Amino acid sequence: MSAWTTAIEAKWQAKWYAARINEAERDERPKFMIIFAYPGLTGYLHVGHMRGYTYVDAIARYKRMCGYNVLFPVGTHATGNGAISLAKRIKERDPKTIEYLLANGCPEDVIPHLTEPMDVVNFFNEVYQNQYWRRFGFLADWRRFTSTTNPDYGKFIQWQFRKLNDAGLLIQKPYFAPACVECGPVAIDASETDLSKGGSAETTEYTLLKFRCGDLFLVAATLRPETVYGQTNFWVNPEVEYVKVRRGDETWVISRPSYEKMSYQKDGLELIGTVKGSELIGKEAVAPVIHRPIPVLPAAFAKPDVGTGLVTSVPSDAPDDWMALLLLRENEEAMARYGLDPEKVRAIRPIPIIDTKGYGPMPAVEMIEKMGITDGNDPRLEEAKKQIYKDGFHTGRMNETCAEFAGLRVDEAKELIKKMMIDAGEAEVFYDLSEEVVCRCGKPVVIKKVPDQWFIDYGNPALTEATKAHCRSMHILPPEFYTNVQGILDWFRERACVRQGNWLGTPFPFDPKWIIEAISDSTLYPIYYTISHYHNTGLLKLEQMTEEFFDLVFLGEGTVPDVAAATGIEPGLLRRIREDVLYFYPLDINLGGKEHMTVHFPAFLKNHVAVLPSELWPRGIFVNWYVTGKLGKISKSKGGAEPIPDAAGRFGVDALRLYYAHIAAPFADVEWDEGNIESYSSRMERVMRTVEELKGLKGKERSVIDQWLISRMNNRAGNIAAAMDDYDLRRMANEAYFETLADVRWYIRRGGNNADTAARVLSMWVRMMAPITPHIAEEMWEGMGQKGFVSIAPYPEPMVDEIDRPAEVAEEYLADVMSDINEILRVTGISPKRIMLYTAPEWKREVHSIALEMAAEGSLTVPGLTKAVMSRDGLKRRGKEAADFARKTAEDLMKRSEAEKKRLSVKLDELSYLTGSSAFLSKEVGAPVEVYSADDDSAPDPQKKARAAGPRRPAIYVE
RNA sequence: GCGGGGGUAGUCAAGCCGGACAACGACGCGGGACUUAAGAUCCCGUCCUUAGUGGUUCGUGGGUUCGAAUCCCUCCCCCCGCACCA
Repeated sequence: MSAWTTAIEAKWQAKWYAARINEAERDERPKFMIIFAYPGLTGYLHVGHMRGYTYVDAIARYKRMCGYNVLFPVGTHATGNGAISLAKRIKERDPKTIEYLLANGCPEDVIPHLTEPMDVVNFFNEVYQNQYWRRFGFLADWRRFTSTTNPDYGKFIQWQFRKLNDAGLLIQKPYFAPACVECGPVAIDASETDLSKGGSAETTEYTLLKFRCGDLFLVAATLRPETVYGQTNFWVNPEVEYVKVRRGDETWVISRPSYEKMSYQKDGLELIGTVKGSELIGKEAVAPVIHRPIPVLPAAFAKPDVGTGLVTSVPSDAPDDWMALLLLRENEEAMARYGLDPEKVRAIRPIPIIDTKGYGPMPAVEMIEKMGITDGNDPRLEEAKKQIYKDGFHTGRMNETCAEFAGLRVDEAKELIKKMMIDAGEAEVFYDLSEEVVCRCGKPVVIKKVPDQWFIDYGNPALTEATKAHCRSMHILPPEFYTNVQGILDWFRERACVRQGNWLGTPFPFDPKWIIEAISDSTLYPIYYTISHYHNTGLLKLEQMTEEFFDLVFLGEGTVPDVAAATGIEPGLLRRIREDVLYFYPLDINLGGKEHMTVHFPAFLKNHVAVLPSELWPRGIFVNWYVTGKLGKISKSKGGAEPIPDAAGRFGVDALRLYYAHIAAPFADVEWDEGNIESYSSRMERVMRTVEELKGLKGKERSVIDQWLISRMNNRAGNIAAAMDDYDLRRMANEAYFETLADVRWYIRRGGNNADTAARVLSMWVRMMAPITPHIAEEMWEGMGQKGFVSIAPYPEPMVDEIDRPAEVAEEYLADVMSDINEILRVTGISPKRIMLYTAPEWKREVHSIALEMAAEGSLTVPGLTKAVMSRDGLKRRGKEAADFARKTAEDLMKRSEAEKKRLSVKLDELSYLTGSSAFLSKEVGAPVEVYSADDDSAPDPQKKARAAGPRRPAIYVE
């Protein structure tokens, strides 16, 4: 199988591309443009990535067969440091990296040539196109391929940023970002591409509180600025040597590590001396906001590398503070050592500041008592702190102690109090990382101030509203995302759009020391595909891609003669490009993985709305979920990490494509399991065998079953068309590979043998399959003697007048009867010698049809039906028997759905249908089947079973 | 914390704008046909019970309804995103 599939895959791909059916040129047909969000070039991809890409090709193929002029371009996203870091590791001959490359099929002799970032980019651009996308038979327009580090792409991005600037959406302000002290900006993310340690660290924002103490300022760092009204004392670690730092006119006391970190965030800090913690103890410091002197007391829990190493004490709400106070009170020796007055220490009382549901006025005091904590090193202190903070922050309100903030919710008060203190010069902000982060180079990563960072102002209210309004008219899948995108667009704020440091990408047009970062240069790009081939094929030169050129072709601004004169581009070419843009744009579908929901898609949407006229705004988004490994991420040890070309060779591309399309809804993760692909592979074999059987049918005679199959095929076509309105490939695959196969098998089993029927069905069936399993479909199409590619044949449309409801109902009826016979045989264990069927007597059918009529007009009730039945002489004669049957019929029918009632209303001559099918039934059950009417008094009926016969439910007697 | 998704029979997985549901389908398992045999293939079955009937099911506990896997509420348990990372 696999050798054969590999051969036909190569054969048809070569033919398609030679015939250029994958290339899109403007013509008279309606257009359809679809992309997948291009992948970041970070190395080899795995079989999971092919899921979304395959959806795109299958949808594109379907639309093409439906008569659309389909534009399906592809590209790659090389911006960032993925290629840089990979090249670096290859240069260093990092063993893991080399092993990874070899395992993915990288030729050994190529590796030495992958030591420069752009070599890596160029190499993987080839890998993605040839080993993944062409290997899967994608009908993408390869001429339009682009990559974000290409110079022409850069021209486009620079133009985009000029337009953003024109729209007033570029702003500049200070920003605090993680950076290696050596290498510059780094990204802190779990995959640790830039890091050797600390990928899960978070940036925390401390509020620095300044306490005047003589001519010094003791500077405490807090995460809870709203608690300043509850301050009772100040904590200093007596064992630590703090530093004195000049900050403007002030002299600050902070820990040495915090000074080092702070020096990356605040300008002009100057180290001017040191001071021992123990020297400060016993002094008083004036607390901010409350402006009261509070005593400076010793505490071992103040760590120099957390915050500033100095802590303000709020014992009412901070368990650490209350615990330390309790311990100090008892510690006569320490108080004596630091010359503290025990009376004064013991006089310190927590000050209630927050009313929290479920707590008294002093949660920390309460919590420590309740948990019975008596030791300052008890790990439960941390737990208590978290719990109190969580409850206080979300359910608490500031009490009357808190001046103008009294009554506010804690989460509101926090921001307000912080702002008030900063405005009053009593506080500043300081950022730190929640855990140690180390750069790949081995140096520490700190939060560094970037004074002149550029942002895209996605928070712009007019932009947000316009985008939200437009989204309501878009086709966004899944429906949950259609709803959620509204909230995401609100939440999507200003975003840093450039960075410095070791980074591939396009220089920022207004200041080339900056490089446009990865999210920001991948938002408007689908429109670039409408023109990229003009540069790729040499018709458009790099230097001709000027601002006026883009203004003209994308925005319709300026005139052709002016732009032609300014750029030297042929006026005819300019017009052609402009018309291409207007023809292919807007984008009909942008498909991307679920990771894009809160980052790429909102940026994609807002950039379109910001830069382009409304008629070019996108029409659809499709979000797909992942293929995962057994335990979360796909991995080599757990399976699934096998290279894409290897999987294609082993299972066959079409089996994989069918797997992606059918294994689950696109909006759920699936677990990679080779057994699944094997079963799709054998499904394809069954389909092909059945196709062969159909081709072998030579009969001329038409029977009910022919009508039935044609009717079914048209139903299938209708179902697929309906499914594909929502791009539901799974339903399409279900119809084409499961339902249709079952229908055809039933046809053959029923003795269907008509060459015309077979030919018609085959033609429809193979076309139905072409979008998902195109190679095998082409092979079958050719085998049927068809001319041309099935890939560009018209997709089957349902012919309504060929749908034969009675024929389908009759077959369902027959199948029901068979299943009843089988049930009886199974339950009784009888090996039948003969089987008798008795169809319902005339009078029961009459009752049934009266009931159906009443049901149709909504008047069916048990007494109603009984009355109607009794009003007919012929039925009334039967007395109780008729009344009982009427009751049963009415009860049964009332439980049925509308659709079911309709089905029962379809006329069916049971007796003749069963009689006509008795040979088939006999063959199936392995015993002669005789069919009688219950009205036939001469029929043999040893056990009087005929009495049980009902409409659509013949009585059965097995001998 | 904020925001989002999900829990369906042995496994995977449809259904989820209420009604054809004991619940599509696949895999697994059991039986039969075919075959010298195995495999493949084709049929039948696979919650309990049963001459084709009936009963109990869709994380938990309630509720709405003539009727709920599908709608509402409680609780329990999993998963994902949160920004310079594509």
